[in-house]
Amino acid sequence: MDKRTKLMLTAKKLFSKHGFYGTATARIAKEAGVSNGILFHYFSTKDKLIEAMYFDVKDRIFHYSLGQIYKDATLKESFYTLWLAAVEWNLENPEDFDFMLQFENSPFYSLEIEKSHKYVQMTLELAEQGIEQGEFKFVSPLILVQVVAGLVDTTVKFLRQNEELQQDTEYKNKLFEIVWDAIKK
Amino acid sequence: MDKRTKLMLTAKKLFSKHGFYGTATARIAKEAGVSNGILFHYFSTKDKLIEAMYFDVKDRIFHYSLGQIYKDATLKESFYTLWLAAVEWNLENPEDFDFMLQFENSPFYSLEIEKSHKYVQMTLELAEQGIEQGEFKFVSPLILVQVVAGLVDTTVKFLRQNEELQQDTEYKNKLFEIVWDAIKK
DNA sequence: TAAAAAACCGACTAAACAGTCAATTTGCGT
DNA sequence: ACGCAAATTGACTGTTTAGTCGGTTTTTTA
Repeated sequence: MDKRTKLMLTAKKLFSKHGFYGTATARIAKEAGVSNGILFHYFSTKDKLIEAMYFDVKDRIFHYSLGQIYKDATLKESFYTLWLAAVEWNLENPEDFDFMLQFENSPFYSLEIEKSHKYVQMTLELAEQGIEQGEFKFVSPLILVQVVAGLVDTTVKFLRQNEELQQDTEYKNKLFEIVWDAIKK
Repeated sequence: MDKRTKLMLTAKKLFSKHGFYGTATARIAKEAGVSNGILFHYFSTKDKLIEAMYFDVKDRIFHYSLGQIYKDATLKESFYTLWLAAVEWNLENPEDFDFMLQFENSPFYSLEIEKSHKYVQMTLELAEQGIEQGEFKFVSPLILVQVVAGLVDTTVKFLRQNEELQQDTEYKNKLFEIVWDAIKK
């Protein structure tokens, strides 16, 4: 594995456990088994490292979740697939999840950063489609996207505290009804 | 104003703008117009200061929001009042809101901390009531509470980006329908 | 009003920190 | 096998940090 990747993996582990500023760059390098200097060769500052990691994490979850949607699915099926994929991906990647939440709720984060992400547009289009078809509430598509994203986070946090429900498909279907009822007309 | 309060107000301002570790204790003291030493007289460590502030912020928003509920209100009315009060309080206290989100998504936070908060029980009881009356979805009362809390956050973030909607009562009613539909059977 | 306690000060310190840099190794095209 | 650029090292630095402490002022108590 190349050192850039090693650094990002180690940083993710440490950031998610100890927070951004609770984690020294020297410690990241040490635990990654590389020299101190190489970190700043790949990432000119600590903040740049954090931002690069955020884009990487977001890229992977969006790519995975949107990839799960199949053609000719109804809107409800598409949203179910999207929601479930995101929930399960986050459950399987708790460090990514914690890192993401920390970043998005820190002063690092801004709407500009979010909008610069190529996949955001695709989810917005799904929401617009639902509104046009009269299937979703007649509100801003942006709030619908944010509601679904927020409910993914809520669901993941809940299922983490209740591990026995993580394999319970029936219960997860009930949880999806929360999401669907929230956005449907 | 006593110096303890001055410190907490200044800390809140700085933490919400620059993050926990982007804010030095010396800077808090300086901008609060008090000595460096007095900060550690009231809060033995920086972490203790952060935790004390979190309890304070939570106390005030819960006290305010739960206080808005009137007797003999229907369950829907109660939830509407609670949701609206929380949304408006957060819009009027953006520093509190940012601080809270940062804390709750940082490694400082744990469920134990949350459960130690006296008001949490009251919201859980409201949820249980709704489930027993058959008006809410038959899921864990905890997830219902977390869904409502999460949707408060989502709504506040959305209304901050769309200031023109903040006074639009009709639009806010539509946003509440999202919350209500999410939890109702 | 005296003594005890609590609030308060700000200079100080030891540790930790992000980022630098001159020197060395590695890999790759020719 | 040569030359060059990119990767890599780790010791180093100037600054910043949380937290301490001896001493002073203010408030409370009896």
